[in-house]
Amino acid sequence: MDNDDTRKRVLEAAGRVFADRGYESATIRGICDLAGANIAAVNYYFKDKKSLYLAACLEAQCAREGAVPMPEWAPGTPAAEHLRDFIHTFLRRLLEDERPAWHRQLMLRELATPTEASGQVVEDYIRPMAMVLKGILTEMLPAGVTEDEAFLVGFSIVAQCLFYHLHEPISSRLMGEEAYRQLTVDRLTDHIARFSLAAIGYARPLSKPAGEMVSGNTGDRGAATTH
Amino acid sequence: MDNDDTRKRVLEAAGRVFADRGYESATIRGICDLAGANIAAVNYYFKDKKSLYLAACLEAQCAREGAVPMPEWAPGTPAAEHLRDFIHTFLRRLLEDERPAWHRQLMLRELATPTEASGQVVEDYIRPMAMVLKGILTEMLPAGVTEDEAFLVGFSIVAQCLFYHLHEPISSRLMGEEAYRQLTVDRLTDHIARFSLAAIGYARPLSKPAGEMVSGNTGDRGAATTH
DNA sequence: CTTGCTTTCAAACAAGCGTTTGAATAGATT
DNA sequence: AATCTATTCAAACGCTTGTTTGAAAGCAAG
Repeated sequence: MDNDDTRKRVLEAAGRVFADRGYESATIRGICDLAGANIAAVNYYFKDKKSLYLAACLEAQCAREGAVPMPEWAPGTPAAEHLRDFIHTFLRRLLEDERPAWHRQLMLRELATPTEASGQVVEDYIRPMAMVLKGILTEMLPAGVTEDEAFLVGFSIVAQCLFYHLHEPISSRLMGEEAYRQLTVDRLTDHIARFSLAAIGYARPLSKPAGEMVSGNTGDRGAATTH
Repeated sequence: MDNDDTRKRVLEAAGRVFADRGYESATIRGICDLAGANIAAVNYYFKDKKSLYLAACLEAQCAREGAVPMPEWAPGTPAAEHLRDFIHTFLRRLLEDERPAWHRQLMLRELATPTEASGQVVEDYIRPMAMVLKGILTEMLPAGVTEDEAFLVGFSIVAQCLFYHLHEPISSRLMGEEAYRQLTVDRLTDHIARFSLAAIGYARPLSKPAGEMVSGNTGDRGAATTH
């Protein structure tokens, strides 16, 4: 029963500790304490501290891939809905509290302060999402828009989503912790989707009175925030 | 001549090293090596490693405050111009390469992974900016908008600016380093200002043909990106 | 029971860390 | 010149780090 169980326990503990203390501050003794294993277990099952870290990153990545999948859209669904669903999925991946919360933490820490493992995280996790978003945007933006401009629009959308994870301590302090706690994923999705759709002409701007709405330049009606 | 010169040199070196290695990874020996000072200088002029870090943060903050000041607007300038100037100023503070680049790095590192010093950074540096932005937005957004919604709009704007500093490694990898290098502060200002102004109804949406522009709900004409 | 293999464990290792010390040095004051 | 004070320096302190070791423990097969 304790066969390769310690290996798993150490890997799990390593993920947790690395996630909330960073590579440098995390100690092997702390990890093994949390895992209930001997210090030498790290050398026995993994080779190094570094190898253990890479293994934890890989584990997090694999486990996270299928957790919150991108939705499959039926042909004919309006592009604005694609964008809204993308935002919703992205926010869930970033913020939603699921069982091993350290998966998400560890990956995002890799993105904020890149180490050796970040290259793989970008290629396997980030780039696929970027491609989906790019597909959605090229469908929505007019034909004359250059690729660089499309990237900027994509960055603007992604940046809004990332903000709420990365700057939680600051923004909650600014806004007030009480109000900040009430920012659910759904509410944030509503806001970011409407803000972004309005920016590219698929929803009514935030300050525009209800009557003056102008439709987008594709076939579908510029739905506001309703899903 | 070498009077309190070593103090300055150590403080400067500390800022640099802390900025690009973080608090934990930075070593006093490394800092003093860079400063050309003895190890004991840290204990002599500052007390601790921690006190040295706080001193470096304070130094960075003070030096940065007057470096890129907020513009003073003549009464009567349209609110959209205020917002554009705010974005421009914020981007300059974040991205512009000035002499001691570590000032900016150190402060932003504090925001990404807060330590004890982050509280002061927020209060002295972030909150004033937030108040300026809030003032601009309450002027632009309709009266019915709640305070929370105004915060969300502010976050959306700030998030776009922060993105380009924090995620430079990832986004440059995604977009291609060549194209990324050509994203000047002015170009980013144009994009973010137009995106955000369109979102709140003060500029033409990105996908809307030129003719269909609708004016905002205040007195001024909804100027697009021109400054 | 003995053998062989895998896994655990306490102990120690060298290296690096932040910190302290006490003497050496320099400069100004008397 | 002598005294005092401020500053520098090499050396060491105690501690924690990652890593290694060799023995002990468990366990299946002969």
